[in-house]
Formats: sequence, structure tokens, C-alpha cells
Amino acid sequence: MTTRSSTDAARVIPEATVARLPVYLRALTALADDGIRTCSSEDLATAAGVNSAKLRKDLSYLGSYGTRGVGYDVDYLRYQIAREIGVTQDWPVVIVGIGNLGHALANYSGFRSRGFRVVALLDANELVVGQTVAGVVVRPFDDLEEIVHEHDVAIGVIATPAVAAQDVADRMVAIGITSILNFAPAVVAVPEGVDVRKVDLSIELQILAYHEQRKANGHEPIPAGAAVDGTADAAGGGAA
Amino acid sequence: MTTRSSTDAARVIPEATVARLPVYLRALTALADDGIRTCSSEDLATAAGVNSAKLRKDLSYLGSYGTRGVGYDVDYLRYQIAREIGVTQDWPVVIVGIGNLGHALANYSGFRSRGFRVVALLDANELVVGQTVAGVVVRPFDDLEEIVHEHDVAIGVIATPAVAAQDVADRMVAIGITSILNFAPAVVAVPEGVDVRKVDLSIELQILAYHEQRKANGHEPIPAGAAVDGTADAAGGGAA
DNA sequence: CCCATTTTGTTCTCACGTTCACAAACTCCT
DNA sequence: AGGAGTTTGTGAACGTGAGAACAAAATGGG
Repeated sequence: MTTRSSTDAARVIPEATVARLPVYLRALTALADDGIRTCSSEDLATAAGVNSAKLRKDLSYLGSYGTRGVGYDVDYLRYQIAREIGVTQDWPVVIVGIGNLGHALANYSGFRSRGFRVVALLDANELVVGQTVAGVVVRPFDDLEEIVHEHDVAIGVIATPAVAAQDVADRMVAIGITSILNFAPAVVAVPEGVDVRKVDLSIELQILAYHEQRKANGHEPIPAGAAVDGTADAAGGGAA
Repeated sequence: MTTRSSTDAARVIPEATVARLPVYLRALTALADDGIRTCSSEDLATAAGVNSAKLRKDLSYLGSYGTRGVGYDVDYLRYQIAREIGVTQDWPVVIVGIGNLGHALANYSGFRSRGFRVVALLDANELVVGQTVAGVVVRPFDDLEEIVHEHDVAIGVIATPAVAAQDVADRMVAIGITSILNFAPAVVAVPEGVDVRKVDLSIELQILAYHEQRKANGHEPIPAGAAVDGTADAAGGGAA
């Protein structure tokens, strides 16, 4: 733990960069699937939908994995990013709340292909318990502790209705889960040291609606570069 | 709507603020449901999971809707935010790609309750066309233009596999859709003036995995106030 | 072998977003 | 009425992120 050696010099990767690494990873996978073995920062930036200067800066936080005058080896860079994110290892995940969204998540192939293994589906509704979803039998929510300990689960996904979200989160935290992905349309409070990320479908639509309304009202005579399109990103995680 | 001269002074709301307005809106709705008629910025900030100073600053971009020494009238503020976002009006939406995720989206009640009306479900797969999902019959993708013009649709949702996403987006843009919510794990490029927001389920998990790996490696002796919960945003516009 | 070309890694500057801190404005109590 | 107590709205300090620009390192041609 305390053997932080030489490579540990600038081991602080900005949150905004962390959020983009998975995008680069996917872009590299797409390039590799096309048989491309080497790419420039310009190529990769285009594939990832970002500015090439930003891409190079992001990669520089990981180390110097490129070759000047040449570019990046696709497979090598892909491995380095995957290792940095942690998706070279296997992450057991539990999903709580098997409604419409839980169904979709359980069936989502993108999880498994990126190192996430759904080890259990849980629901508090006894009508749902026992059903087979995505080849897995739904178990009662009270089995959470047993499952988490058995598989050493660190990541939990909440796909319950809003009212249940805080209770589920509390239970998860009490049992030892330290990362939560929350799809319920509710704010969940967690103690320090626990990460929560929130995905809210209707919020995204509302943000689009805001800009749409703006366009319709002709409120932007000339975007003046600061408009809605372009590479305008909203930034990442808040603080505890 | 036309005579907005005086209040029109500083009508530029920062993108980060726009992304939080829907959160405030939901928090206010929750307070109203609890019968609370007035709240302080501290109360609302707690309910929304943000810092009260940030909340006040965000609200100040909309106008002065509070009363010093008292706080905010819940219903009044709720209406003002809803109006600013644009969810007081009705937004017709089409969903393209009725797989697992499309199913879940079609059934998601949070859309309708916030002013979004799903006017059509579309799919290119003829095995899916004709099925009834969420009380709506799935129509062939080629009906897109007819539907968009008939209902004056401005917002499209892409829930297709990654390979189809760019084609669907191109078609949407050609027909006149100017806001796209993309659930496909792919970067879609759109011309200037079109907004794209991306929601990627596996990217969120990968970000959690990164921090989880950090914790496990004891890389963060003391997080220094940098615990990573809070509201996670995916980024905004596509490039030209 | 040397030089032109390519492309990375990094530095610098600017813009944006967050947080603090406090004056202004309002209520309530005496 | 006046002062004590609240709470908003905002100006200013601070930190983070984005993009331009360039030096350093590699290749390839003559």
C-alpha cells in the first residue's frame, strides 16, 4: 500500500479525464475491430468525439504511451487504459429492482463485455422473486447480504422506484457496498467514502427541452461560440 | 411571451446550472407532495443534494423568486423553474429502437409526468414492428418522417444497437429533429445547431470501477474532500 | 549523415464553475 | 417603532478544465 514508487509521481487523474477514459476505450475497441493497429491522437480524437489536444492531455495523465512522429499502438493503449480504469479485472455487480429498467439492465450485454458480471438480481416484490430474467432467477431483496459477502460485491445498481432508493442504498452501504449506480429518480445520501453516480433519464430530456425551447424562441441570435452545440460539456462529479 | 424586455437582461444560464434545474424541480415536487409550502435554500439544497450557496446562485440566474428572511414559496418556484426549462409545455418524443432498453423507456412513467409524450415507437426490425409496447404499436422506422411532421416532433431518442446509431441520427437530423438523446454506446456526429446528449450505462459503471480500484489500492490516504458522489453528468453536444 | 516532416507531451493562458462571505431585505418580538 | 434574528442574492477569491501553441522526439528521404 505504501510502496508508491516512481510511477506514482503524478498519480492524480482529474475527474473530467476519468469520465472520458471509457469513451477512449470504446473508440480504441472500435478501431481495433476495424483492423487498425496504429492511430494518431487526431484519429482517436475523431473516433471519440473530442478535441485532439484534450485527448493528448488526458492520455498524458496516464503516462507516455505514444510514440512521437508515429502515434499510438491501438492494442497497447487500449490495455493501458483498461488497466487504469480497472476493467481488466472482473467486477461482480448486483442489480436491485427488477422492473422495466432492471430487466433492460440485466439483459444489457455491454456490462459483461466490459468486465462487469451480474451476480444477482434482487427485488422486494414477491411476485417478481422467482422469475427468470436474463437467465438469472430473481431473489428476494433480503438475500442481499449473503450474496454480497459470497461474491465480494463492491458495486450495486439501484433500479427501484424513487421511494425505495434511499432504503436500498442504506442497506447496501451497511453491508459494505462502496459504489452505487442509481437509476431511481431520487437523490440518495451516502456516507463519505461511498461513491454514487446517478443516471436519470428524464433529466436528460429536460435539459434537451430547455435548449429546444431556446432555439424555438430565437433567443440565440448568434451563438457566439458559447452556444449549445460544439464541444460544450457539462462537468463531472460533485463533492461529498 | 413576447414582451420579455426587462427580465431579459442576463438571460444566459450556465450549462452546469441548466443541468441542475431538473434536480431542483424534482426536489420541489417532493417537498410539495409532503405538504411543505415554503422552504429555505438550505432545505431545498438538502433535498436536491447540493450546496446551498450553489443552489442560491443557480436560482439567481432565473431571477429573484425568493423572499429574504423567509425563503421560497414551493409552488411558485416550482412553476418558475418548470417554465424556464420548458416542461410546462408538451414535448412530443419518438423512440427509435425497441429492444430491452427501448421497452423500458417506452414504459417509463417519468417521461409523461414531466411533459414528454411518446408519440411513436419505431424499429427497423420487422419482427418487432406491429408489437404493442406500453400501449403503443411499434411502427417501421421508415415512418419516421411522417410521424415527425404530423406531431411536430423536435426530440428523438435513440435506443438502437451502436452500429445503427449514426444512421438513425442522420435520418433524424435530415427530417428536422434538433435534439437527440442517445442511449446507444456510440459517438454520433451531428451538424451544428443539433443537440446530442448521451447516456451510457456501462461508462458510468466504469467510472465507479476506477474509483473502486483506487480505494482497494489504498491510493487515497485521505480523499481530501474529493469523495466522488453527487450528480454525474454525461456531456453535451456532438461535434460538427 | 543530416534535414524536413510528423506527431507526441507539456506549458501557458483563458474561461468556467464552485465556494465563501457579506450586505440587503424581510419578519418577528418587545 | 426599533432592534434582533433570518435568509436571500451577489461580489470576489479560488480551483479546475479546455484549448492554443510549441519544444522534444521519432521517422524517412536524399
